[in-house]
Amino acid sequence: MQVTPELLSAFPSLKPLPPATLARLAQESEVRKFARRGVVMTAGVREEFVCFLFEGRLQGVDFTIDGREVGLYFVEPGDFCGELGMFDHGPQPEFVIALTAAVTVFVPMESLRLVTMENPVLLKLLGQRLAARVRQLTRQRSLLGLPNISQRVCCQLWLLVSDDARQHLQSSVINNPPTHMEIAIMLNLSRETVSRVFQILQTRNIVRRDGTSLLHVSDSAALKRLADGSEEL
Amino acid sequence: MQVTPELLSAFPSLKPLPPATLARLAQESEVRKFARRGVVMTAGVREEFVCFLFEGRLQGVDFTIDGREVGLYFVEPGDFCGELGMFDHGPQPEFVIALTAAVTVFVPMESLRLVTMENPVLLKLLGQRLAARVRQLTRQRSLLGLPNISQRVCCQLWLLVSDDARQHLQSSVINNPPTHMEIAIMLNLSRETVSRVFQILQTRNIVRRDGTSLLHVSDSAALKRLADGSEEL
DNA sequence: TTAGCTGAGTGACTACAATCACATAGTAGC
DNA sequence: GCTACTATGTGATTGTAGTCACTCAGCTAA
Repeated sequence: MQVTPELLSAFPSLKPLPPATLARLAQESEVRKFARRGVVMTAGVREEFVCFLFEGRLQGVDFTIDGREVGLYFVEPGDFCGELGMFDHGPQPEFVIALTAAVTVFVPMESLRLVTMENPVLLKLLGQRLAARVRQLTRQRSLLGLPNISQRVCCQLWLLVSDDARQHLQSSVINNPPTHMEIAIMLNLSRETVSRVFQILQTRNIVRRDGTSLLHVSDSAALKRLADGSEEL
Repeated sequence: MQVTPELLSAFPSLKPLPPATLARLAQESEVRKFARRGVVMTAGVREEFVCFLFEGRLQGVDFTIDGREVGLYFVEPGDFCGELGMFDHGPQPEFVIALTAAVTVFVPMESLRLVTMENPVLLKLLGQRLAARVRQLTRQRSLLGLPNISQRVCCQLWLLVSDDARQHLQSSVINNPPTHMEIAIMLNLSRETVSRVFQILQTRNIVRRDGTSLLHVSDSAALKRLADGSEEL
C-alpha cells in the first residue's frame, strides 16, 4: 500500500524532518497490517526495517531457553520499534508481536540511516529513544526484584496509569489494558497469580473492570501505596 | 591526580581520537580511586562525568522499593559507565559500586559531548555501546524468566566464560569471579541457593575453585548442557 | 443458535526456594 | 600471631507461588 509523506509526519519522531526527506522516505516505505498475534519482528534476524506503529498495540517479547514467554515492553501508536540495528547493524534481539490487529509503516533502515547523517535532529531523537529504552529496561528489572508479588503487580499497574493521574492521585482509566496473561509474562508470574491479585484489588474497590477494553482505577492513592510498599495487600 | 593523554588512549573507545583532542580531554579529566564497596555513581543524580575504568571491577546495581539489592551488569577494565546522560541529559538510572578497589578516570560529560560533535567515530561507538547495553539487559531479562534455578545460575556462569572457551568447549578460567552474593542479586536468588548450586557443580567436577580469585571451569561441555537445559542438575 | 475460542476466576495440592541460624573457612590488618 | 571481617557451606523449617483441573463469561463467526 502507498505511504504518503503526511502519514509519516504523523509520527512525532519523523515530524521534524524536511518535507523533501519525508517524501523520499515515504516512497521507500510500506504499510504492513498485522492480525492479532501476528509476528511483527523476529528475534535473531537482521530486520532491515524500522517499524512505526500507526494503530494497535505491540509487545516486545522474548523466550527463555525452555520456551517460556517473557514480556519486555509495549509499543503504543505513534511510537516505533526495531531500531536497535540502526546503531550496531546487529540482529533484532527480541520478537515483537501484535497484541491487537495493527497497522504499521515499515521504513527501510538503510534509508533512515542516510537521513540521520543529514539530520542530526533525528540522530539525537534516536539516541534519546534508546536511552529511554535502557531506563525502561532497568526499571522493569528492579521491579522483578520485588519479593512481594502483589506489590509487583501493583507497580506494573501503576506504570500503566496516565502521568497526570499519577501526579494528582485522581481516579483514571486504562484503555485496552493488558490481559492477565500479558501482565504475567512481564512480571515472571503465572496467569493465575495475577488473576488472584486482581480479585483482591477489585473486591477492595481499588480497580474495576468495564468490559474488555477498559480498566478503571478508582482509588489511585491506594494503588500507589500498594505499589510503593507502604501498604500490604 | 594528573591524567595524561596516554592514559586516555589506553581506552579502546578513546583511542581513535586525534592526539590534540585527547590532550584537551586529559586536562579536564581526573583520576578517582575507590575502595571496595565505594559508590562510583549515584542513582537519580545527574552525574556530569563519564567514568572510565582503568583497574578493578565495578557493578551496576539498583535497589527495589523495599531496599533489596538488584545486580544489573559488571564493568571490566577498559570499559566505561555512566554514559546514559550523554544521550538524554537525564539522571543516572542506577548505582555503580566498586566490587574491588578500583582506579577510574572521570571525563566531563559536556567535554565529551563536544568531542562527539567533531568526531562521528566516537558518536558511533557510543551508539553501539548503548545498543550493546540494551542487548545485555534483554538477555539478562530473559535469563530471569527461567523457572529452573540451577539453569539460571549455569547460564550466568556460562556468560562469564571467555568467548573462545565457549566456542570450543575448552576448559577455562574465570578471573576474579563474582561472589555468590553478587551472582545472587543478579539472578534474583538468595545467596544460599547460589551456594548450593555451586556445591553440586563442584562435586560433579564441572567447576573448581582455586583461591578467591580464580574459578576453573573444568567441564565446559557439561556447563553448556546445564545452561541450555539439555541436562538437569 | 450453536460451536469454538480466548480470557478470567478458583480450589487443592505440592514443590521448592527463602529464611533463619548456625558453623567454617579464608583474608586482611595490626 | 591474633582479631575482625567477609565469604561460604549446610540443615531445618515454612511460606508461597506454580501447577493442575476445572468452571464460567464474553466474543465472533458459521
